[in-house]
Formats: sequence, C-alpha cells, structure tokens
Amino acid sequence: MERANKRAQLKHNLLSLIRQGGDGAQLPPERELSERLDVARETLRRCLRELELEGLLERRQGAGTFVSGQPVIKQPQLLSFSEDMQARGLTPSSEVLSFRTTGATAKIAQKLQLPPGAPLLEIRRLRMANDEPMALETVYLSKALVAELELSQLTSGSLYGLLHSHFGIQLRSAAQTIQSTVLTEEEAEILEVPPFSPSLLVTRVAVSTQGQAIEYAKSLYRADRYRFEVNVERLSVPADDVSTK
Amino acid sequence: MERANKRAQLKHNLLSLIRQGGDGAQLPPERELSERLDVARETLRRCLRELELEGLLERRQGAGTFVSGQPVIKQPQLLSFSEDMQARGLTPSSEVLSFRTTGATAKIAQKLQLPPGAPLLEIRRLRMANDEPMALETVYLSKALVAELELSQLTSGSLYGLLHSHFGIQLRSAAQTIQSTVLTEEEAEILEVPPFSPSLLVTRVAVSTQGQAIEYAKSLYRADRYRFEVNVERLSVPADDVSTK
DNA sequence: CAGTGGTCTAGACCACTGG
DNA sequence: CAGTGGTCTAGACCACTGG
Repeated sequence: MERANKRAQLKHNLLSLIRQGGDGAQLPPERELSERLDVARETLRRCLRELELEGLLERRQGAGTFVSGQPVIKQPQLLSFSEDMQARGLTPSSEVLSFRTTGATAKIAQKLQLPPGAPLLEIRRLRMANDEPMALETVYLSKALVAELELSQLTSGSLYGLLHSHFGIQLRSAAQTIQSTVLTEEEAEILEVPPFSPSLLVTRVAVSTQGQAIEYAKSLYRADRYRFEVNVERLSVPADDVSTK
Repeated sequence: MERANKRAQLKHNLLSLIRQGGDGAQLPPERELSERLDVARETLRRCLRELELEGLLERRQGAGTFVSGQPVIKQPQLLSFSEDMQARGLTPSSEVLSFRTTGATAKIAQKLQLPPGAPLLEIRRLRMANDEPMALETVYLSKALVAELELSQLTSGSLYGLLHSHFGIQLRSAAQTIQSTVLTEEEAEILEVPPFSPSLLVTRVAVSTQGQAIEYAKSLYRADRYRFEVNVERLSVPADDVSTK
C-alpha cells in the first residue's frame, strides 16, 4: 500500500507548496525537494510533470520550477458543466427541464454497452452561467447504476459529484465529439437566442475508473458565449515518415 | 549527442517493430526489448508511454504490450490540414484562392508577437478531401520568416512540410480555439453549401520548437463533413479538493 | 561557472493476468 | 505460479540559464 499511494501523497504535498507559493513563486530545486519529501528525484519529477501538464507549474531547464501565474490547461480535461464554468470564472446553475425513465435507443445502447431498450434515466437541463442561458444538456445514465437518483438531488451541485458521493462512481475519461450545428426553434427559445442560431454540439461518452461506460451526454452550447480552447502538441511520426519505404 | 538522440532513435526502432507486427500483435516483454535495443528499461518505458498516448500501442499490466488495432489518438495532435485528412483516410488537395503580402492587424500582430503593421504573407486556400470542398483556410506567416516562399511551392504537399524542409522551421505546439459560426454568402459559395450554413471555426496560433509564434490560421470547416474527436481525461485536483479548508 | 532541470541507467520490488 | 507491466530508487552525466 505504501507504494501505490506514494505519488498521490506526494502530489498533495506539492499542491500545498504551490498554494503557499502563489503566482510566480519558485519551487526549491528538485534535488532538495526530493530529499525533503523523502522520494527519489525521478519519482518527484513524474509528479512535477503531471502538475506541469495540468498547467499548475512551469519548468525551465537551467532556471527552475515556478508556480504558473495563469494556469493554462495543457491537456484537455473531463469536466462537468459546473466544473467547466467554475474554471472559466463563472457561476454555474441549472434548471431541470425534464427527468424521466426511458428505453435505450440502439445508438445509445451501443455507446453505453447496454442491451437495446435497457432502462435509462434521461435528464434534460438548461445550464446557466451567471444566470444567463449557456447550454442545453441531455444526459443518459443506466437506470441500473443510479436507480435511487432523485430529482431533488440535482438542483444543487454537479452530477459528477453526486455520482461519486452517492453511487461510488468515479469517472476517468471520456470520448467527445465537437460539431457545429444550428438550433431548432424550440432549442433556440430555451437558450434565448433567435431561431436557427449557430451552436456547438458536444457529444460525450464518459467512462468510469472501472472501465464501464457511465454517461452519454449531448450538449448544445450557445455559439456566442462558448468556445473550446485546446492546446495541441506536435507528436512524432509525421505521416510521410511512416510511408517512407 | 548520443544522449539527446537516444529516445528518437529508440522510437524509430519501435515504430518499425509496430509496423512489422501489425494489428493486435504482441510486442516482446519490456525486459527483453530493453536488452535487445540496448537501453534501460525505464528509457524504453518512456517511449512506450509516448506511443501509447499516440494511440499506437496498448499496454495491459500482467498481460503485455500490443499494437493497437485501430489507433485512437489519446492526445490531440497538431496536424496540418493535409496530415489531418490523411489520418482520416482521405486524400487532401487544395486550391490557392489568394496569395499576397499585407500588414499585420493589431490582433494578428499580438498573436504572432510582431509589431502592428509588420509585413505578413496571407495565404487563402480552399482545402479539399477526396476532391470535395472541406474547409476554407486563411494562414498568416511573418514575411520575415518566409520571404522566399513562392506560390508555386504551395500547390503540392503541406505547408508544414515546406516550413520544415525549406525554412528549417519545425512546429512544436499550437493553441486552438473551436467555435461554431454560420458562413457568409461568399464563404458558402466557395464551400458549395447553402448560404448561412453552420461551420466550425478553428483559430490557431502555432509555435516553433524554438518557442517562436509562426503561424496564425483561421479555418472554416463544413459542419456536415467535419467534426472534432477529443479524448479527455479526468485529472487530479477536483476543485472541491483545493477549496477544502 | 555554479546551479538548475533533462536524460539515462541498473536494479529492486509491487500488482496484475491468465492459465 | 510464471510472466507481464507498474512503481520507485540512487546515482551518473548532459544541456541550459543567468549572472
């Protein structure tokens, strides 16, 4: 057990150092830190790399390791709407438009690895940021997993938080597709924009730490209020390189 | 020099192993591979992790390391249009709509870290996949960097390839924003869709391995033909965790 | 040039898989 | 239980920064 938790523990220690330091603060040199925190330098460095990927630290060879002034997420994160808005400095809220049990269509069944027709919970919510309509979200969850989920629990807090605290389900990753579309008249009315306004359509299948498909969600974001920011890296293997005979 | 290239060399060796193996093939155990390729196991493992992130390998503790049947990119990559289409199994081509020198607007100057009014090369291209219009792309490059770039060089191959081979510029990463918009009548005509059709607007600032901002690009993709697929991970530090007092 | 992060090594032990 | 990937270590040396 010692071993498995070492990195998690280490990360906690580093996080408190980062919070203490504040923007731009320089962390102690790796060799000193590793000794102080009683881990090998390479182990420390793995944690530092993760924190760098999460945008909390900047490392410069020859210069040092610094607390990021303005954290930039370098790897896209799986965030619930609430978390996403908070990260953008906005206050999330929502209004439940419908909450019902339904049967899985062929498509959703396939995405959630359930038999077609399996009972699903469908939650449709208007998501707001600073009390302004931002997105229209429809979430499907297997009824078998969240049978006792009640409407009243949804009014406050994030669904992901609920899944974790009440059902022991922790999400690990998701496959998302991002498309452009125009809103129907009904959707436009709910989002308080003119009919046929442009919208970002985000479809998501989220998977638990156990590897089980948990959530299928479709979100329509107001194009005038929402945009994705993605940092992309240039990895190895340019296509030509591979095809070189 | 030995040191710096070790991982790159190693990766090449692994790539040829992967290509030989084909879908689903199992790689030799790490201990054996590291000996055969004459590197420490940890060094090998770093490369394997990168290849896993690039979706070329799957590793299962206790079972082994396997060539991915259907590579899934786990980290969004910086790809030129040509590379992107090839990765999607389509044949890219393009038509240069305009090619001219202009002065940097305040906004573009800021993105490219140039003084306002600095001379820029503006390249506007219709990008096609399997000879069908796919996107309308406008690229801005500092004239100072690519003074000798000629129109004739653009007709074949990718701009990124040109930058590398003719100007020694290698890209490292980019910041992208993804928005939803509707096309103007002129844009719609070029892309051969009805006016005011929805479109994905992708804005990109690409940075070289030297850390210099090189390219500012705006691309309008046909919403009916193009979508983004992004895999997102759930990282540590849920917001609550931090705010816990 | 002292000090920093970056790479690489050889080896120990842990955790999981799949017969 | 043999074999696999996953974690961690202590230490050497490289590459870069910034006075």
